[in-house]
Amino acid sequence: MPSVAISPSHPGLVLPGGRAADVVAFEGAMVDFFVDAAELLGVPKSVAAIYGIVFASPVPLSFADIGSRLDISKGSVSQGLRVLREVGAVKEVSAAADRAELFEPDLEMRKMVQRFLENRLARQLEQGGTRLGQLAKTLPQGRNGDAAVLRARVKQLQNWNTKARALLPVVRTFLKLGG
Amino acid sequence: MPSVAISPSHPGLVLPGGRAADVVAFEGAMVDFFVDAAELLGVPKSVAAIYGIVFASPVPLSFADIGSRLDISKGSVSQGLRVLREVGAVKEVSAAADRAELFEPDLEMRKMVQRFLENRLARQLEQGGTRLGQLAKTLPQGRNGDAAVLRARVKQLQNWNTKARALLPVVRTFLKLGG
DNA sequence: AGTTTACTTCAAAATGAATTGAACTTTGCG
DNA sequence: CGCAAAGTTCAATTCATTTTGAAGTAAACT
Repeated sequence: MPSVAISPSHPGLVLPGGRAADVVAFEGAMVDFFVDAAELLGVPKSVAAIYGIVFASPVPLSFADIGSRLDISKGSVSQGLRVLREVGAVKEVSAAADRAELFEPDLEMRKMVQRFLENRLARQLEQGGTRLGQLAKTLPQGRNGDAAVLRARVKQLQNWNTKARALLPVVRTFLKLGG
Repeated sequence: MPSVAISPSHPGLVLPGGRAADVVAFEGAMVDFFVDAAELLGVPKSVAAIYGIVFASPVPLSFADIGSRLDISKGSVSQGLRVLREVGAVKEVSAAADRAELFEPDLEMRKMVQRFLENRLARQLEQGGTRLGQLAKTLPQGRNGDAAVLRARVKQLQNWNTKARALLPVVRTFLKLGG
């Protein structure tokens, strides 16, 4: 069972104006895939589900399409799409001769991944470094053993921070390979 | 202000049986550092705070010490310590001639990081790969363009999965360098 | 202008995760 | 044995985040 309900259909039938059962199954599996992945990154389910359903469609989907294929409210569709647009995960394609906007996945995933890398990891590492600098200044003074222990610990954290920062460029390079 | 309350003290004073103000400040900064980092990894605040307070102490701390330095309940201390022991973040040192157990940070952080890497990333990537295999089987059949588009998309996801898996050994190697 | 369609906003409700605290277990001591 | 200290457990509560839905805005059609 998909972890986000997708609208019910009758197995083996092509629904009036609708999709075949195997298509629905495929959509469900895709939604699940993204919902799972998103959990790891702390992205809300509904957002991941929307991306999944858009990704699972060979043709751009309208706002209404998304709302009906997933069982989520209009409000959630609206907010989810906003987030996805902001991070460049989906893009709007102008609907030829129609008032409704259509959405399709932005397949340049490299950009998304890179943005995530920069915004979350790089940023966190950087401000971690700053914080550690401050921590070092706060170190209780003293020539006794206790003070030395604490200095060593702060030093260790700084080493880790440095190591992690050094890893980032490696990851970036990796991403560029074989797009 | 530290993001987790630490027990109040009077600035500039050494408290009866207590710690100097600068020590308290250092503790607060350390707690904050770990609470921040933990947020990124989805670890509960109280757990991170406990680790922080233990890490900020040059000497092993007792259960009671932890409870009084942070303002959290006995229940949380107990559960937090359990988690930290399970992942090998703190270890119990036998208190010479006393009934209370004492805790100190396990400074072999490499192990912790590695465990995290294996349990969360490696595992997720692996099961992602499996899921993608299933997804590929669910692909709606057809010789038309739509089917081709979907096949290409699943393929793209598989490429990403492969790429990410390939990155893991690189990261592992990196961790081993310069302990 | 008035109506419909398409979407957005945001306060309130639902969900889910972390925290508490009271009851319980265990171990040491007189 | 009985009491006290140290810790654990878990149901109930609190807190944060996500989701809903009803009211509102904007553009297109008639």
